[in-house]
Amino acid sequence: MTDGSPEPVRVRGRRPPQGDPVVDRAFALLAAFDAGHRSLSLGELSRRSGIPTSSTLRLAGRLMAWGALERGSDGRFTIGLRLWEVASLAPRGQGLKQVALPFMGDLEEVTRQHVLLAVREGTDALLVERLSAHQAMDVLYRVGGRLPLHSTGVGLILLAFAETAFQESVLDQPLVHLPENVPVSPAALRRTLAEIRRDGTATLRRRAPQPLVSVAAPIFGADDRVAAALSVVVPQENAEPRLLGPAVRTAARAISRGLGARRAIGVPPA
Amino acid sequence: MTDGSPEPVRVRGRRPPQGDPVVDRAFALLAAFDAGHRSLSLGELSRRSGIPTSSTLRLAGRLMAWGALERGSDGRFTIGLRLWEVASLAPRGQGLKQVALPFMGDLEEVTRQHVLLAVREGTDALLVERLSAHQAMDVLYRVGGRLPLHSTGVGLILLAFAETAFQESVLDQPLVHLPENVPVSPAALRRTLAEIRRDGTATLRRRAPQPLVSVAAPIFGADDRVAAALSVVVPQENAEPRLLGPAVRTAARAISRGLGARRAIGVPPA
DNA sequence: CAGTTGTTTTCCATTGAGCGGCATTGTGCC
DNA sequence: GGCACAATGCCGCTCAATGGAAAACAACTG
Repeated sequence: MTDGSPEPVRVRGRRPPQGDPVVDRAFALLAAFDAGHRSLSLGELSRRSGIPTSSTLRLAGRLMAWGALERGSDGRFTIGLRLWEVASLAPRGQGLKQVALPFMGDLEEVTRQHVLLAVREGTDALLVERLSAHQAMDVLYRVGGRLPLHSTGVGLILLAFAETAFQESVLDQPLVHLPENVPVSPAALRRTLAEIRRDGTATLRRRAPQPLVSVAAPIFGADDRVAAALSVVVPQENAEPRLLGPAVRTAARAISRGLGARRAIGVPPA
Repeated sequence: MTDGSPEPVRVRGRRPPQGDPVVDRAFALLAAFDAGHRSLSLGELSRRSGIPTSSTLRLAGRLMAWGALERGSDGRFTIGLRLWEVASLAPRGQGLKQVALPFMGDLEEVTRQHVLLAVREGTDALLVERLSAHQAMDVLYRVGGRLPLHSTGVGLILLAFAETAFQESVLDQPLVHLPENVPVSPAALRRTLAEIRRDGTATLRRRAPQPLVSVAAPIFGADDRVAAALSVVVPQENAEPRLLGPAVRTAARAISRGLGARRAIGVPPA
């Protein structure tokens, strides 16, 4: 590649004309990790974050000194436990989980299947906790993983009770159900959401990978707005939505009360 | 307080002669949060991190843009869910928990009390997960919280199987049992640790706040070194260490196998 | 409602901390 | 040994980060 373009002179030591702020870069390093890449070599880290190797090394060193990253004997980086420690103080993460867990346990004992707790983060639902009975069917999602809003029980709850402007922005985009890859009709979804708001429960049936029913209900926070969604996921055959709905709603209310909600659970909107 | 010292001239706009690197400051902001301070105002954040208000605001802004911090309608900062999301990728946190949870569940069902999973972080044990049966006695520690190495079951395991140099550094310090505040004899602790290494189980009795017994066992990682400790905590009266020991060790072995340990659990050190 | 006090936000002149290309060293692999 | 690639060490040049001052805002008080 013979240089034909007016390449900016790369003097040794010349500061790059444009570089993201240090803090952003540091967090870009953290963001380079995901479920499929829980450990990265220096080179991988550099490539995935788009930061030159030498800078990556320097920054990663800082992060290691603090404990945000750890480095194994093989030289590979992983997310550090110290980061996990402070992150466990996130009110919408561990804080929520702490309040919800006992009630989720009750629900698990009754249904003997999966119990999910999720909150909205950006345009996804984020799975905060999952309880799965031993004899439960195959697990679906990972704690800390993201779920689509429009094709999961918890997601539908979070979407139905989100601000109108946000709902519209979601409805404006082309949506498909996964994994069947069936397109979602905006009009149908709109009706579904209205229905969910009306009776405070979302029921979602799904055929693949196996026939299942998810029944979800909203959890209200201290500000009386929807803070999270609770759901049970059971195989289609032994589903009894008539029983599951009230059970999930009851547990969700108990959690709401634990979070300090008042108006929202006391007086249902007329 | 009239200024008597030769104060360095503080010219407006003068860059401070000494300031920690940006990255360290950013993480100092995160470190300002703890179990008793899950939400902080700008002023509190500034005071607790030792960073001037204006710099705190600027940095906090960056952290918020990324999602490491969130700010409520009341203007108070909290740890953000995005941070929790990446932190959930920590192999020694969520990763370990994921493998251990089913086996911990078995143990809980048998003992009907508390089951603890902890790893070593610095000079403390860090509680990665806790399962507590409904009828279990009062809870002790918080997930994400720290436990002393020398006066908890899991702590003793982690200490007994740590590198010798680290053990010595701990033994060199004056130690007391909490909450009784009884000093620990280094010689006695040394004997205890040797015993723990010999039979692969730690048994700790404690009188306050209520009589309880903790039985702990080591969990080995893929590198065949002790990666974590597992324990059950039961009230003194219905304690049957003869049964608990094998149960905990069995579960710990199962988890070790799940983590990829070979030598350590296959051939016990002669 | 003006006065007081405390907190949050904006503004900006200054400078050292962060920058990345390059050179060197380390580590397999054939 | 020879090659390819990953990791680390080095260094002079800048502009991003800096914190005090001041303004804006909020909450009480008499």
